[in-house]
Parts: sequence; structure tokens; C-alpha cells
Amino acid sequence: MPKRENISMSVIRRLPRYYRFLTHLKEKGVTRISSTELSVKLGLTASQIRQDLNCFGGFGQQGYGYIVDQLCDEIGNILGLSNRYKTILIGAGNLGRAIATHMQFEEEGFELIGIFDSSPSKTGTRINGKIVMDTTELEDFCEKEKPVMAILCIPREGVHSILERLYSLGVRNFWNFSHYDISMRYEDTVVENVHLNDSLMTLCYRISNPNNK
Amino acid sequence: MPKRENISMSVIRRLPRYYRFLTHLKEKGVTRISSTELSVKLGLTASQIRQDLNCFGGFGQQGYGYIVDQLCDEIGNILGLSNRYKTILIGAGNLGRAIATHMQFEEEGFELIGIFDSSPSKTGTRINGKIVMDTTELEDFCEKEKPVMAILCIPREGVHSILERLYSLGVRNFWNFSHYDISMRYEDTVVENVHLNDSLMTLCYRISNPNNK
DNA sequence: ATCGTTATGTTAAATATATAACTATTATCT
DNA sequence: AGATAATAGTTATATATTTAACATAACGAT
Repeated sequence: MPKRENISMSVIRRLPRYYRFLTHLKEKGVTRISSTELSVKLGLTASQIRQDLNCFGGFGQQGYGYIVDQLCDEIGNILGLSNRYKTILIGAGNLGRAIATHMQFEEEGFELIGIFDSSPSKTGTRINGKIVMDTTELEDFCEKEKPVMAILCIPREGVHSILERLYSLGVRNFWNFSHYDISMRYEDTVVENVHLNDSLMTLCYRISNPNNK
Repeated sequence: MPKRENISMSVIRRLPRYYRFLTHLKEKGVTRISSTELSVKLGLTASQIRQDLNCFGGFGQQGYGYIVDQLCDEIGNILGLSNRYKTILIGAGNLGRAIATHMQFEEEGFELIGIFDSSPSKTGTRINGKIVMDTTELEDFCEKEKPVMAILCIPREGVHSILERLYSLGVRNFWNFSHYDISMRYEDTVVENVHLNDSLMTLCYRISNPNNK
């Protein structure tokens, strides 16, 4: 579908923002919007928005603008949100539990099909109606259900070994919340690291250095 | 302290990663490291690492490398991690609870001094020993304690009004987890948005478009 | 219908970022 | 102590990203 290949990550990372805002407009009943209006609302330049969208195709009409409904759908398609990638969650601590209950996976291309933890205090409990399984059950479960993605909400120490196991079970995509960088030991994996600590530290820097732009 | 001013965000966002890795090295007892070694471990170029560090000063020794312990401290200072910025958390749902228990604020420049929620089912309960207060108590609390930062873990709808209140109470820094972009309605604020949904959507894109680089 | 206005799609310029090349300094070995 | 190797700091180049400018197409009013 992409008009060109190799879209830069800078562009990709703005798409969800567009999608989010367009969904909001749709809900408000707005049917039409121009790149200039969008740029004002989003704090970007109109040029950038047009460039971004034109990486994937011409979704607008000259002299008119973009049809909100249509553009929203297009971006959703580009992002692949209609997928239902089978996903498992490893780690049912506070963070894992929050992710499981807080995220609306079905609206963002995923389906949470299993939750695992190694601690007996967690296994057997329920999160959003789903029973937390013991990590020893991982092999059986994966062979049967073939999940394609794993969310990692476990302490640093456990990551390496669980990663090896998951990889050998065919899992290639990881959403990593652990205090550890999974930086491509394998070629065919996709990793999205969410480092809340890093985010907090950069915030600390910016508070401490207010004259930095 | 910065050698030059206006350090780019690209550089700032790498600092926590360096800090994290150096801390790890320190714990392992490594005393010395070169930019080349670092580059291999972090998957960056040695050039970039040297450039990044030299934005703030010459911390290494030619022909020798960097002293892990010292470099780690320097980066910690640059980030301002020895601060104890007084912080409040708004929203004690699953995510807020996870943030409160999961983050080690004291090690990253902050101190969590209060947790607030508007729901009677949450107020009065305890998180990490701290009682969840009602948001109506916000004014009294802030006037007394003068927090400088607020973590927002509330639904989209509530953000706008709580933001106005917090701003008028002197809070200027925000760590925003809500499904809403706080993009600078005020000049003197610092906002770090953490959009887990956006992160998940970009992951979805990358899974759906494996040939994208 | 025609003309002016609007706003996209596209090409070009400017800026920012990352990489490579070079220089200078220090450690280490003989 | 001198020579050599190693490695940071710095300058220059290349690449990526953003912004601006332009040219073209569609809408809408007259």
C-alpha cells in the first residue's frame, strides 16, 4: 500500500497522533479539515502534515481539504489497526496489571490472549477476567495459540532468558517495559521499548535546565 | 554547567540510556570504558557518543577512555537526578497505581508527596503507604506543600480542568499519561507526554510493514 | 460556464542530526 | 625516556528531517 517504501520513523511516530486527533474530530461531528487547521491544532506545520500524508498517497482534495472520516480510516489502515495480533503479557505485577486493564488492545491491532507470571502469589488470580498462568505453561500455550507478540513487564534480570524462550517459540515482536534495552540481538524481531524511567529523567533534565530552548 | 546551550532533544533523550548502562557497568565492577566499547553495547556509533558527551564537557581521557564511575556521576548531574522535585499524582486507577508503586522517584530527581483521585471508591485507600486524597483537597494541599510537578493518570475528559487548577496553583511541570496532548497552552510549562496507545500503534505499523527498513 | 480563491501535492531550500575523518593527547611498552 | 598504540576531542562531510515555495487541481460564487 505505501506509495514509497522505507517511511522514516519520524513520520510513523506522528501517525497515531493524527489518528487520535481525527477520531476526536469525527466524534465531534467535524467532516472536513485542512492541513492548515490541523497544523494549528497539533502544533505542527501544514507542510509537514501534507508531506507525512503524501508518503502514503493523496488523501485530500485540492481546494477543499481532507474528509475527516476518510482520512481517519486511511491512517487506521496504514497503521494496521484492524489486525488482531495475538499477544501475551509476561509479568502480572503492578505495571503488567495496569497495562492489561488500561489498554484497549482490540482498537489498536492486538488481542490479549494470555497473561503469565512466575510468582505463585500471582498465578491463579484474575486480571480482567483472565487467569494468570505460570510461566512454565508458556511452551504448551504458545505451541497451541501461536502468539506473535509479547509484552514484557518483568524485572531486568528475567528478560534475557524469557526472551530466548519466546523467540524459540516463534514470538518476534516485543513491547518492552522492562528496565533493559532489547536492542536487536536477532534480525527478524521488532521491539518497541517503553522506558518510563528514561522519560522521567529527561523531564528532570528539562525542569533543571529551563533555558534549554 | 552545559558547555553550549540549547542541547537538542535527540541528545537529551540518549542521556538516560547512557546513565542506565553506566550504572549497570558500575554494578558489575567495570571501572573503565571507551566510546567504541560503549557504541558496540548500545548499538550506536562511537562518534555519536563522543559528540553527545562533548556537548557538556570533556569527561574522558585521550588514549584511555572514560572512567565509568565518574562519567556516570557526570551524566546524573547533567540530568539533575539529585533533585527532589515535589510531585503529586492525579488519578489512582490502574495506571496511576502502577506508576506510584513501580517508579523509583527518589533515584530520578523526584519525590512523590501526594496522590489524588476524585472517585470515592479510591479516596482513603492506600498506595505504597500513602493515602489517596480527594481532588477537592488539591488547593489546600498545594498551597501548603508547593509541588512543582504533577503526574496525570486520568481520563481525557478530566485533563483540561485539572490542568487549569494545577497551573493556577503554581504547578508548571507535567508528566502526562492521559490520552490527550497537552501541547503548550502556556509558555512556561514543561510537558512530557507518554502515549502508550501511540507506542502500541507504531508497533502495529511495524509488524504490519516488515519490509519498512 | 468562467474566473478567482482555496488548499493540496510536489519540488526545492534550509535546518538539524548523525557519521566519518582528522588531530591531539595520554597511556603503555620497550 | 622515547616510540607506539589507543582513544578522546574536534572539525568536516553526509544524511535525514523539516520548512518553505511553487505549481496544479478542485470548489464555489457570479
